[in-house]
Amino acid sequence: MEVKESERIVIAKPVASRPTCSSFKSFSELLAGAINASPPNVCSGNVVPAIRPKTVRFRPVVNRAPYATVSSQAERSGIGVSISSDKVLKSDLKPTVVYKPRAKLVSKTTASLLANMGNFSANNELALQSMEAPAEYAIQEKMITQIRPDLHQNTPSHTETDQTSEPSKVGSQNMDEDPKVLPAVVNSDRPSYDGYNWRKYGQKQVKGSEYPRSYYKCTHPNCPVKKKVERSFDGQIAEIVYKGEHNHSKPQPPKRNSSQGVGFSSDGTGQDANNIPLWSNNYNERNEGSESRVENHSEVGLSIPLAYQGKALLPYEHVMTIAVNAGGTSETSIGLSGECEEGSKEGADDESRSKRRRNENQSSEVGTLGECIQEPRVVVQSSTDSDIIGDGFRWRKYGQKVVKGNPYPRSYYRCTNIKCNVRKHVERASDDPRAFITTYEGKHNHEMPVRNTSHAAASDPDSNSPATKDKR
DNA sequence: CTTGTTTGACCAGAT
DNA sequence: AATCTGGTCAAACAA
Repeated sequence: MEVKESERIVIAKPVASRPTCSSFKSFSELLAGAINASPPNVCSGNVVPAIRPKTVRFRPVVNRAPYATVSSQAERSGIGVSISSDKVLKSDLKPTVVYKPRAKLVSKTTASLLANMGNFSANNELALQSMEAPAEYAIQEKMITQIRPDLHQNTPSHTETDQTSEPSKVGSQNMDEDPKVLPAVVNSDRPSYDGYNWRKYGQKQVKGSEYPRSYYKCTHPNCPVKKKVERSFDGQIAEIVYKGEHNHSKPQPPKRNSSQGVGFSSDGTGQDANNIPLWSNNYNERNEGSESRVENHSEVGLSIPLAYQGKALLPYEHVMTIAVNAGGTSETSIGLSGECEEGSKEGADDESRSKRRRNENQSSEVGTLGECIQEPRVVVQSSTDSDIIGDGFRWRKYGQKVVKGNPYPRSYYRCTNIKCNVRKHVERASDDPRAFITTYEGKHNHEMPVRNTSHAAASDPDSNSPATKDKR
């Protein structure tokens, strides 16, 4: 293709610019590192709020509309506005993008090898893998989930190639630790962990998109639902768009968790079994139909990663969304999800499938979803919320109210920092009480408090508030 | 043999 | 009308 030089430059492949942890390295290097067993997590751990990936998807539009959508619940105040400059830049760039390098896929075998090589990035994976979750925040018809590779930062491990190879393995690790997590996925192997089974029927490099887009159809007979998934180099899902409505219920997950019932914490959630990744599930259900779209700008710096580091977190992985404050100091965030995969291997499915799928996670959309909403940020957490979401700031509850449309009361919190006017409200998703939706208003004008552990939580009577959670 | 992925080709709508 | 682009098909493959 011909790309003009100038353009290229502009475009600057995002990849390069990824914000990374200090130790950003080349793919090969990373790989090597992985092999050595050094998980890059660290980076994530550091998570600096500041991380703002420059790389971004150049998606048109993404801006506001989508967000809005997402945040529908939240009233938007003027908040978030603080879109980071980055975004702006990005948007500017988009148009220019002409050249999309297309990574060549590596054969599966190769991929697998890589994957095996050390589980590299297993850790990362965690972070990375999120599930796709279609979130349905609003009831909007479309939701797109966008995940930014950046978040993962390093996980270069998967490059596009990943598509094929992917992390499956990685995921497995997690799984090992917490099978529950997987639950959500039930079919984890499948492209999506949204609880449904999907069959890939096409893949294409779409113009304007940095990543190849994969097309999936719900395998349920007569089900018209389709979804498009775009993955980043890292193999993370950059965007997921659902279309149509499922005319059937989610396939049963073989869940192993079933017995567990609630504990989401580790188990991930029973129901979730479906998907659960937090919000995703909820969303899915609602939206299943129509298209949904959620985007995430990844610019967000996720702080979350930290959390993931600990196993404990795993359970939470579900947290998918990430909000970013725009300018806010810390952005916050959250988490990504975890993955799930394998754990359950779908009992239901054939073995064969399972086998394949394992590898294939590739497609699984598991990636993380981060969702950043500029305006009011909405963060959905999985049930465990309290722990789950640690946005790093301290909050004081100042009210609670039942809002129309949701049987669960919404709790209002204010940042305890004196000068800070940031507020947030947290409520359980009507669909899934275990999932919490947090909407932030305003931007912190101070640094994230150093965490002393506990207190935050203490301050929040409701464990609901994710805020309390910190990074771990 | 079965099931699902890969991928180039084709089709249709948009520009 | 020509071209572009996204979405889908379907043969070839892989597991």
